[in-house]
Amino acid sequence: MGRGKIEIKKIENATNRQVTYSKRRAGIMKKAKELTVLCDAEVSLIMFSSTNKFSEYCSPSTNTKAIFDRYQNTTGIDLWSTQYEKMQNTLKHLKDINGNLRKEIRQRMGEDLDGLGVNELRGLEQNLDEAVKLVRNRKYHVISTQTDTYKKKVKHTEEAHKKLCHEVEMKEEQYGFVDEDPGSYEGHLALGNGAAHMYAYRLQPSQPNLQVMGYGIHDLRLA
Amino acid sequence: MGRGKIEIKKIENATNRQVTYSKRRAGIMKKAKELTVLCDAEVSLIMFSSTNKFSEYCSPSTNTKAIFDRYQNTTGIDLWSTQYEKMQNTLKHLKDINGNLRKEIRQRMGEDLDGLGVNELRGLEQNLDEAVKLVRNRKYHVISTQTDTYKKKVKHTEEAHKKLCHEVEMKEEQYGFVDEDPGSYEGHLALGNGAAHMYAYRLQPSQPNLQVMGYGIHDLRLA
DNA sequence: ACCTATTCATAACG
DNA sequence: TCGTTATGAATAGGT
Repeated sequence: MGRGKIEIKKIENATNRQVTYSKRRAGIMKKAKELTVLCDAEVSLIMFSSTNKFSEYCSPSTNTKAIFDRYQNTTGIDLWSTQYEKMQNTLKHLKDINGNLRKEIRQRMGEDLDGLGVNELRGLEQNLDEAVKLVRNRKYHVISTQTDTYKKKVKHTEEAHKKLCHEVEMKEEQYGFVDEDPGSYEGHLALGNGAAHMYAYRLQPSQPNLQVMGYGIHDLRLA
Repeated sequence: MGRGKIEIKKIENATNRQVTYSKRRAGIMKKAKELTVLCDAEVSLIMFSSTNKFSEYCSPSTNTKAIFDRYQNTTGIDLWSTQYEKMQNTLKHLKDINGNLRKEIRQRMGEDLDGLGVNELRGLEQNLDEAVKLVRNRKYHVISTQTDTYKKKVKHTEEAHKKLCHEVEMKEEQYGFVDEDPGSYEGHLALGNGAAHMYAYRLQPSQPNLQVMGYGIHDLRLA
């Protein structure tokens, strides 16, 4: 469609080739636009000239990335899609594991026991019994450690108190001064005995560890 | 370029639109091929019809993925990493949740308690205590249900036995036949009492539920 | 860039 | 979907 018919083979003259590229690029883009409008199609057209000049057309209703994603879904080809499916599988596997872990936790809380037989229930019971013992021992250990710590604090405070009393006595002897309010130091001793509040536990809610331990707040929708 | 000039706007007649799509698709593909050959260009052309039919052309010297890679390098637009990173994040999140769930289970088994304070330990202890009670109750319930079932079986078997004995007596009276081995029916009764084996539990290993409940076999490398 | 002779693509129809 | 054909569009080559 020009002054003469041309053979479809590479145009050797570089200038000529560039001119033809420009003209035909415009032509094919127009065609792409027309196809988009006339036939309500989605089109992606990407071109690199022999001089590596880049041009593209993409239907206005979409974008190149969307076309690319759709291309992948449709063809199923290429490396990324493989990666993608692999990750999807891993994801699904993790979610499954997650569900199982949650179920185990629920069962360890005494819920969701309907599917278990006698042997399983007995095993779980024994396991929980062991766990209670371990937790209780640990608790006593922590409590006694804390108690020791507070005892030491009390001791230090008492010593400081005595030292202070002694200094005051020295001052009194030195200057003949008499303290009008000897009871004011009692506050220190009361504070030194602070470990007592550790035993004043409030009653826990029905599933206290979910809050106390920081679990139970994970986004359940993800798993 | 046809029997009449047409306006460039969506063809409302669906059949007509499909026909035009087919023809023009062939046309634009031919143009793309010619551009590729004449001008030594690299071209990627992807089309989806309004009926979602997919077609593509790609210069023979390359492939669609390479074109997209080049597209990304040239434009700087990232076609896949958004999706990829999103999935990576989801994966990481799931793994974290997984780790937390596992930790909670370990703590519910009396392990990994070092990070817990007295209040947390006390909460966990109470929770486990409750759980043991629930599991124990459930166990007793299952056992008693099973026992009832076996009792009924025993009853049925005994009745069948009596009936059989009665029939044998009738035959004996009728034909004067004497049974040489009256103890041979005891086997049925022994089987009917089969519920007894339910109580003969073997000792559980230190973490029996991992095997009995089907947990603990998840691929730990994933989480 | 523009022009135009010429070839090509395709709308309408069977 | 396929073939035909009149017609408008695209463009090769020249300026």
